[in-house]
Amino acid sequence: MASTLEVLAEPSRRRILDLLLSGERPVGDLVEGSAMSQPSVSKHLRVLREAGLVEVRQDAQRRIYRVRPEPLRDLDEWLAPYRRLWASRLGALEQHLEAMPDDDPDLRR
Amino acid sequence: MASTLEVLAEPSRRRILDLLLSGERPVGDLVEGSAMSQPSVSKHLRVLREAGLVEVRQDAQRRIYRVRPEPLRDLDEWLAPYRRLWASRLGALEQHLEAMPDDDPDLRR
DNA sequence: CACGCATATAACCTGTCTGGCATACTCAGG
DNA sequence: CCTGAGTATGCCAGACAGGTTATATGCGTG
Repeated sequence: MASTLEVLAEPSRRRILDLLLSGERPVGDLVEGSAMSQPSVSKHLRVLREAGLVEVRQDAQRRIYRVRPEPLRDLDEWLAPYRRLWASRLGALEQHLEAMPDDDPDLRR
Repeated sequence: MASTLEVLAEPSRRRILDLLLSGERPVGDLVEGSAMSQPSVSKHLRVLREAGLVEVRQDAQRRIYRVRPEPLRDLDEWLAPYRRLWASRLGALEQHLEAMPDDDPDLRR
């Protein structure tokens, strides 16, 4: 099984998660919202499911998916030591004066 | 350029970042600490650099790398709405009683 | 200025991932 | 049962990422 970060690396999967953020949704909705073929969406859902990032509920022939945020907690914890870094760096900036070049504005997520 | 999450998906790169967490290091140290070939390390460093996750300083023929946590802040922000989810879910648990199966203990990061 | 050290880049190979299409499965209704 | 809606799976092709080895580059020193 893939690590949470590997699973989240896929933009389509983040898209699906973001769609589920507003509440549980059947697969059909996700297909519309993500502009991919239904099989692709199903495959991504499988990966997300195996990573514990979503869970399913069955409603007749529909499968309703919803977010399962627990794995993201681990990510949050991994982030913790770095969080300290960027906190302390605010202070360090003063010593650097303004000699630093602008941060790259093209950063994604 | 790759998104922060794509860059972090690589275990070797996380390893490098974690090594840099204890302070700036020349490439040689990273090669030792990560048990990979020097060219591989250099490649990963390039990716990390282009993603803004590390920065370099030159010291004679050595390049000293250090963490640049800013992109992780964006990741932290992306995480925010999900954080709310797992917070609210603590409350929801009460309604589920104890009927839920144990969470998969095999989750990675 | 020739050499050695530290690091970066090039070229190549291989495995893996993703998307698409076709097809199988499952469920409710008639 | 037979059918259709909704979803999952198998299989394939193309693209890409990571490792390795060989080689180039930059810097200080004798």
